[in-house]
Amino acid sequence: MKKRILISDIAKDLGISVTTVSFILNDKAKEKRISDGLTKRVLDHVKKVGYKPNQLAKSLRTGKTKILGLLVEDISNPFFSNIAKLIEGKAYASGYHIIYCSMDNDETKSKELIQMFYDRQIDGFIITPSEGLDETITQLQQNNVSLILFDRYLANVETNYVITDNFKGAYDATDHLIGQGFKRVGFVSLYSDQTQMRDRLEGYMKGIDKYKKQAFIKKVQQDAPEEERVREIDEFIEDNRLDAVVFATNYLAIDGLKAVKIYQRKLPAMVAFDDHTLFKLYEPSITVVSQPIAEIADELITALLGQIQGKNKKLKQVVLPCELKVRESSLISAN
Amino acid sequence: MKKRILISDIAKDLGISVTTVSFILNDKAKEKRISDGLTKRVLDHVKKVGYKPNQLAKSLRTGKTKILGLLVEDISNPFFSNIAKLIEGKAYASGYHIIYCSMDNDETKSKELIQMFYDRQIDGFIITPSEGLDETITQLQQNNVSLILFDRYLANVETNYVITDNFKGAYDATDHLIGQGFKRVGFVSLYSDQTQMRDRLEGYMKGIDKYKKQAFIKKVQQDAPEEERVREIDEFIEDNRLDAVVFATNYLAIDGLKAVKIYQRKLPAMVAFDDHTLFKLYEPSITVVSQPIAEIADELITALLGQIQGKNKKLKQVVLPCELKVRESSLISAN
DNA sequence: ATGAAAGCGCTAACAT
DNA sequence: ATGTTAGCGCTTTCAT
Repeated sequence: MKKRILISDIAKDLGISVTTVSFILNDKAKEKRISDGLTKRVLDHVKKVGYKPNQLAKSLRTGKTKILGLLVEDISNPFFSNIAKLIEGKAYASGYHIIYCSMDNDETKSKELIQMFYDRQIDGFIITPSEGLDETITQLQQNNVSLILFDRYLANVETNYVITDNFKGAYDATDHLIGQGFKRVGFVSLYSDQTQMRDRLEGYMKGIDKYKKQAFIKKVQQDAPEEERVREIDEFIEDNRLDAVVFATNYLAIDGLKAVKIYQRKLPAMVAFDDHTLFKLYEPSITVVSQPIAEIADELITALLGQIQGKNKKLKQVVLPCELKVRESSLISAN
Repeated sequence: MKKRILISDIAKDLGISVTTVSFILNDKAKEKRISDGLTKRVLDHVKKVGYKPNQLAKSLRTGKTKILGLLVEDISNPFFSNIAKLIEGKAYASGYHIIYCSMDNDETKSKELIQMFYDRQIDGFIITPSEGLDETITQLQQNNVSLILFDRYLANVETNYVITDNFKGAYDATDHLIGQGFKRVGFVSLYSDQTQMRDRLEGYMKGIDKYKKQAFIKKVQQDAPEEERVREIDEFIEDNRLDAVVFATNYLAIDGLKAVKIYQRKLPAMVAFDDHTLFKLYEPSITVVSQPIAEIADELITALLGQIQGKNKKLKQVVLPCELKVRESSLISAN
């Protein structure tokens, strides 16, 4: 970490021009037919003196920053922080850095953040879009920005995305519960038109319809105070005498568990979406529809880097399977 | 998001020089005694055409990137992801972006990551240092890099840091347990010489000594397979017939709960360090020593930005209080 | 096969 | 009070 060495220092040390050094450093030695001997000498010297090109200068010149933007709903939700950690690792391995933020499903904040990241000239975006972003995302695409969505997508904009089969996940959960013999199976979701929420609701409906059961659907306001959300969920379960509930997200399920604790209820049978440490250790352990985090991260980075490097021209729209992890909370014997 | 506008376009549009525009844009209008009228005209025009300075060019020129590096132990640990979210918010509010990574308490990885971030010329570092980083951190300081540590510090390097009173937190936890009447109170920690671990152990010892009790101390290897850690913790509790345990981190406590589940044990009385959704909802709810996340984030950003802007010259070493949140798991009546 | 030099967009010293 | 211009460190065209 001594005084910064410049490419011109390297050139001077070796008595050659900066051009040659630059070519060699950018893997153009072969192409420019620079002798192997010289190439090796330069590379050795660069390593010896620890020369590191100034990324800023490089970026200014090339227009590439080697920075990716990760814009998630909420980095403090373990589902997203776990994915973030995986993405980060893969990005670093490819020489990319990640700048990130939480958009909190807030349209205005989301737009501002996307604009900020765009102004930073990041090389690519990984986004969990909140609603109302159709135009913003379209504009990014028109400006030839590499981007990929995940967790949800925009129904009216053709983009790359990686999602999971939310419909089947919710269907499986519902089918599993009713198949066990539960009679009154409810569904707790959000006021949200996001695709993952819509698909989960539809999956639940299909499960309900398969058995010709009545649907019980409760939506809560994501930004309502916790106390209120918890109370509403409790009322929903009690008023309808539900014996089983499918929760559309992990934090809704957590709200449900809070309701049980606060109002001292008997826990209904339940399935949550997205795994969580809590669900594994809760007594009874909570059955979940688990999304394949590692595969999601993998597909995202692979697709985005491919796009940045101009490889995959065609749309990449990946739907990964969810897995129903049956634990104790959904078994009728345990009730 | 149209074709990029340059500062020279603004100058041309208004028939003035780029210098004047640059001065005005960098709040030097007053200092350079540029007329209010012109200043306003420029600002209005800039806003109207949506001109945004190219950060790269600006950074190359000034050497400032307006990027902060957040290097935590593990972004998927809710303690860190919650702090990360708060820091992120505050940083954006001041025009800074955050790039982050998880160092996983791995010395080699930590050094590489710090070097990568340094090469990126970020304006400041926020770091939870793993062991063996004394020299690396010292070098950063010698290179006049702004930095602040948190969660732990380096005993042999004088740096800014924000930590909590781990000693008192562990002491309070131990005192609370023994004060309730528990007889055999153990402590589960890591093989680690990090300051927060050392302080927590000492706090436990002081609590034990106060009552002239025997200490039971178990350290586990952080990178051991989960199964092994869980088994060791179980053996520790069983072999020593402990009726209460203080866990030095949230994930150790989670391992403890896993042990209870897997080996079907009666839960001993317990206190965990750092709060977690699980601890609030577990049955019984788990008593924790909680660190003031919002204050930590606040102090970190304030101190770091102050340092970057050349304000606080002297060392900023903040010790925040922990809070013992007594819940059910540590009450003797509940046992 | 290698070198000279322009230029990425901005800031700020210097000139007026 | 405002303009001219060098230069931040790199890549790449053009010339040899």
